[in-house]
Amino acid sequence: MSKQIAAIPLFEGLSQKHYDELAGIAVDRSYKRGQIIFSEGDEGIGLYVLIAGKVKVFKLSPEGKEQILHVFEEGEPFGEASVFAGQRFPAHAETLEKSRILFFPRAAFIELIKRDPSLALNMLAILSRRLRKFTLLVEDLSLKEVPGRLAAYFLSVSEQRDGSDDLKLDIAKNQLAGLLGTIPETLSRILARMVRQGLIHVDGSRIKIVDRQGLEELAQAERRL
Amino acid sequence: MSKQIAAIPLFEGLSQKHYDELAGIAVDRSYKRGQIIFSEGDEGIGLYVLIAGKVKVFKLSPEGKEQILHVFEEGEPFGEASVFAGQRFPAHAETLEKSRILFFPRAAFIELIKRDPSLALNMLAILSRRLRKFTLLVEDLSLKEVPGRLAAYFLSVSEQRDGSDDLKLDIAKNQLAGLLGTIPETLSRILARMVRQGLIHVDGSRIKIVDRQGLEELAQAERRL
DNA sequence: ATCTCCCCTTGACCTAAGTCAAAGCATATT
DNA sequence: AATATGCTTTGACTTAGGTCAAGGGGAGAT
Repeated sequence: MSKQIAAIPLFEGLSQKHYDELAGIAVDRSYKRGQIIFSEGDEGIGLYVLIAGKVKVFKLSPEGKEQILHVFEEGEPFGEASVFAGQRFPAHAETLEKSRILFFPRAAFIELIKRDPSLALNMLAILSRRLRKFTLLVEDLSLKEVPGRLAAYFLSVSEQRDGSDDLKLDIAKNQLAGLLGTIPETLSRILARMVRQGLIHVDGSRIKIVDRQGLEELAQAERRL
Repeated sequence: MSKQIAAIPLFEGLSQKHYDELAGIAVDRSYKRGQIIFSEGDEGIGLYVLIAGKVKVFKLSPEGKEQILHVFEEGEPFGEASVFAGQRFPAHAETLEKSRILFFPRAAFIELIKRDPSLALNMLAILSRRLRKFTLLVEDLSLKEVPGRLAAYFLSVSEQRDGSDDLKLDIAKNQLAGLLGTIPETLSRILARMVRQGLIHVDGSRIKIVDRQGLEELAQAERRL
């Protein structure tokens, strides 16, 4: 297991001794698609690291509308906040596909941080980046309309793929709606509109960026579609 | 200056030696109301701690609409994220009133964290709590309507004041609008509506909670006002 | 091959909340 | 005291996007 652990960015730069320690305290769990990992309000008893698969962390309104806060991919830790603040989970976590997850109990993990400053700094960097992502999400929700959010999403996915114009959505469109703070119907309409305007081309979950500059303008300001 | 430093929660539990070191690297700055501390896109060269006054951190849309991410009060650190993630500031910071701020340059601060695990853990706890706050903000923006956000705001202020029903807003209403992701006109209308419904009583910046349960229902779900 | 369960799309409708404009207040400054 | 500047409220109007309802397709299961 210590091999998987060494591959996790959070643990980069640690000594072999610490890898072994981590391997000693880690609990290895497997989940199939659609399983709940934790729910809002649960006690935060440790840190999770996703080894394989995909996990969404989300809020639910009483009416059932879902706002996804983050979709985690391989190698990413989650549930950290409640480890350090000693609070309950502020959101739900559920697998989007078959996943494998390592769980590190709180106390042992904190001990390790106390002893290894590079682990502390890694953790600080990760939390900082996450904070920054949330900042962007808040900006999107508050200052952009749905087309702008969608355009921004496409551009950011494209960037992750080294600027390719051919994108494959790795989450279903109804999940994407939840990530953008809207509902599937609206997303569907806006996709159709973007196609009509010649901004993108859509074929199922394949998206092709046709007019990158148009998308950029849309993502940037409140320009009308 | 080491006296002020000892009073900062972030530095709780440090040794006298570390207080002195911090005092050694800190830069003491004074600002009057309305001054920019940093702008979005600036290089994050250090950590700020607010000693006195009030600072808002906010995003601006191209049209000039403002979304406040956080209003910082005495003793709170800000601008930390860019210290650890080595990124630019994702938002603007401006004083809401005359303020005094200590600035800790990045490198020296990181050195100190490496040497003192309790500082690292304090920092982790603060970032975690901030992350949690952002989670609530996202939830509000995405899953609640403005009346619900406002009700939630009143309840949270009341909680901070040990559950008192008599609140004094410590920010102007137009700022509050920015914090709730809306505009002053809308806020004004909703306040009037809440008064009409007998939920609260308003006198300038004094708010009196009349029907706490009504506010709680409003804050909770999407109930109609 | 057909069934079935989702996922996705489209249409008609409605409402929360933003825009624009104007006027009333309050606080601080000279 | 007078003036200016920024905060707050109200009114009339517009619109993004949510709700409800009804179909259409694709992938795995039997």
